[in-house]
Amino acid sequence: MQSFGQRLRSLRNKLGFSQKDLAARFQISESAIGMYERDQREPSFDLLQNMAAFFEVSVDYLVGRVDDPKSVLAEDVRLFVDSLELTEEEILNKINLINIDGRPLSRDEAIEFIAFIRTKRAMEK
Amino acid sequence: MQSFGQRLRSLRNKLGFSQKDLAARFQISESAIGMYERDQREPSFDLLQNMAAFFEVSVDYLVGRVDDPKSVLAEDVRLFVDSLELTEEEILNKINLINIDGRPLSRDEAIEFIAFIRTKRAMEK
DNA sequence: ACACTAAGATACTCTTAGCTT
DNA sequence: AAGCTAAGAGTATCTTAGTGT
Repeated sequence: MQSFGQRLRSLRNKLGFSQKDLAARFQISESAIGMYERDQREPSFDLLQNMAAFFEVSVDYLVGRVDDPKSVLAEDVRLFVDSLELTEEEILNKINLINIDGRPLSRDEAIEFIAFIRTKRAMEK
Repeated sequence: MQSFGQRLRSLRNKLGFSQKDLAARFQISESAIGMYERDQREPSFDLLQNMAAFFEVSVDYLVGRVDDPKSVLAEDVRLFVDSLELTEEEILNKINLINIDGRPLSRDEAIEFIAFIRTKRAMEK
């Protein structure tokens, strides 16, 4: 599991940015960036969130709470999938987030999926 | 969109904890909790992550970056669902994260889900 | 160029104690 | 009891300037 500083440095290098470049982007000194990367300082929540937005990662990833940029917290996933069951309104709001074979899952497909699992389980009894 | 302080207060009240209770849990003063809740102070990243773990929420939610406790970042969800398509090994690793009707989705059910959607789409053509 | 270090000034955070409701 | 406020001590952070690679 990496630290905030390691994550920041890695994300910065991935963009080919110098500490100076990043400092200019966030309107702070180069030294501050270096301090963050060596885990000698921690930025404000506001700057933390700006960084997450800039690098397009979650704050959980940025602070080193999850290891893989492509992984998500188990709790988050559970809550998301649970939310699919609640109301059609909520499904409509979230449905465009899911892809299978690179194609978004439609509203109807999500509803059918849940029905499919429920039917399967009922038959098993 | 709520602030960190508002999130903290709401999560604490949901557990029926007093500021004193929470202070004892995190080994800090009651006053510090109050300061956080009024957005007059920000805790260290370490404490922030401890809080997220204790309340079982993401740091993104705790700092007010996402609005609904049941929602997650679109990017995270997309990446998660995409990962379901790759290999059976990955499915096995992630499958226990999903619940429907409070019951975990089995490995077979996940495979069937993907096949189900693919079959449906193939028939539509 | 780039990154790190030093040092002073500034600003923030923490606790204790007292106050309010 | 519960939460808020004040104030001082302690600590962290920020920038500039200088050093090293």
